Amino acid sequence: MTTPQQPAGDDAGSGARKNRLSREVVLAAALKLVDDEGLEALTMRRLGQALHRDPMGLYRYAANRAALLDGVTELVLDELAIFGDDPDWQGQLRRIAHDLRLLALRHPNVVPLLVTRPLSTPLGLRPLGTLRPLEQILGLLIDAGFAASDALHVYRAYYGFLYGHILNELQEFIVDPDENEALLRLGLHRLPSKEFPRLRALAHQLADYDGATELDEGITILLSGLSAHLAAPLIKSG
Amino acid sequence: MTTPQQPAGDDAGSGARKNRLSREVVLAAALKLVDDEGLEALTMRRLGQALHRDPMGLYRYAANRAALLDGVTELVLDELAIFGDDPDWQGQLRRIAHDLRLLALRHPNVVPLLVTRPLSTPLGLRPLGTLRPLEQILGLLIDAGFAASDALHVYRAYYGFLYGHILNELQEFIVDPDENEALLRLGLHRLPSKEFPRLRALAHQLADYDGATELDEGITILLSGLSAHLAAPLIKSG
DNA sequence: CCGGGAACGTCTACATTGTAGATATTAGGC
DNA sequence: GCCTAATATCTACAATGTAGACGTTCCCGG
Repeated sequence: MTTPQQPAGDDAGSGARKNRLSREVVLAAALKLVDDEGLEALTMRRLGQALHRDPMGLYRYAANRAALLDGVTELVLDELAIFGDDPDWQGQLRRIAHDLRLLALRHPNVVPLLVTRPLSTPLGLRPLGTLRPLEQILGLLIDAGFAASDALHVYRAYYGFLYGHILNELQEFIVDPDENEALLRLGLHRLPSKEFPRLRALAHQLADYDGATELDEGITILLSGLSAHLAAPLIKSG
Repeated sequence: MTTPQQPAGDDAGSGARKNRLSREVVLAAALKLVDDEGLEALTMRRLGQALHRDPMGLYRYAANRAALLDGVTELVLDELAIFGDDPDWQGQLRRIAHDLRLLALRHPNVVPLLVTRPLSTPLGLRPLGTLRPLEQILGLLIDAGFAASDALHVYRAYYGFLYGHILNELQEFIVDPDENEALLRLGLHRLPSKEFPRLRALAHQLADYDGATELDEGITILLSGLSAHLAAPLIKSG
């Protein structure tokens, strides 16, 4: 076997000199960097250093930094599994919502990319991994009996709410739940009480935010509303 | 001549030489720069040049570039008027939604800031202008009879959906509506038809997206769902 | 009128970034 | 062995944010 792949040792520690590089390896390293140290830590030089390679060599696997960012978002979105053939479309949508939420909590630093990267590329030209969820959910809905254009509307409302919720939750997310309330109170205390009476009064409720149930209730509302307004197939159980 | 800079004569070319600078002026110039040329055009040097000032002088009005970005988002959000004393809370929420949508369309390049900047600052420490809508909408809901904590839930669902919709719409937004369909078709044509049959079939519907009614219907669904689930005061007319 | 202090403005300098382009190194075919 | 093409690395450059030193202007109490 003279293939260039040499699984002598993974890049644990400082060894791992010269394994063959690949796009996947590069993107995985980039994602790790972002997860560990934030978006602005992802520079060509830092990434090259993490891979024990010359920074310039990375341009073979991503045309430029923007393409690298796109690659990272695609990689993260690939973690989301969608089963397009589930007849229980409501249950499926609910599960996907929770999965996406967990994914966002696993990679909070990537969320800005998730929501803003698509803004700079017209829909048809996005990385395929980004479009796959759209296609699969459309399939889910159409198979469930929605007209194609209605499926599009449902998808928009659904994903719109989903992304909005994720942004909301990450805004209120603070790492240490003990420190959370203290920090919040501290921060809120700064607000002039004349101008922000209700916000200050809500400090406690703000402190114990439960994203999962908040999301779930939102989805419930949305689904019931959709069913009513779109004359959808009301498959509730079997 | 003794001093190279003489304020006596107006600068040849672009006027407006030496008016006193202020935070508002700086932020307004920054916003204009972002609106005209995009986010990455907003550098200290470019901004200084737009104001005919030394870039370093700007640090008097914004501690650093991040603070400047925060200032821009605050400035944009200030364009949103909320009347906290309207008894028709549903109508008010609907109007705000449309206003925010129009605001986003007026400043598409600022939207990434709108949705990501709060992620880097804990709630209590944000610029006050950013928190004002929250406070006012809470007031609106509480005055309408919601319990404080329910008001918070409603706010979250509402703003979540709203931000999600804006992101959705801006993604599909292409400047020239004639070019729109062409570009879309072109882009979609690139997609492998085996993998993306429904997306490709929906090209036409994607092309004539109507954000306003899409948003309006979403709000309707949300409000009806909320009313049902939260035992809200069902003030429909007067 | 002045003269001193504070606010404001400008210049230079430096570390870091993305990336073009030249150069070195390696692999495979004869 | 050598020749060509791919691949890896180095050097270089323009642009960025921003610290720190230096000038200039303004105001206010004497």
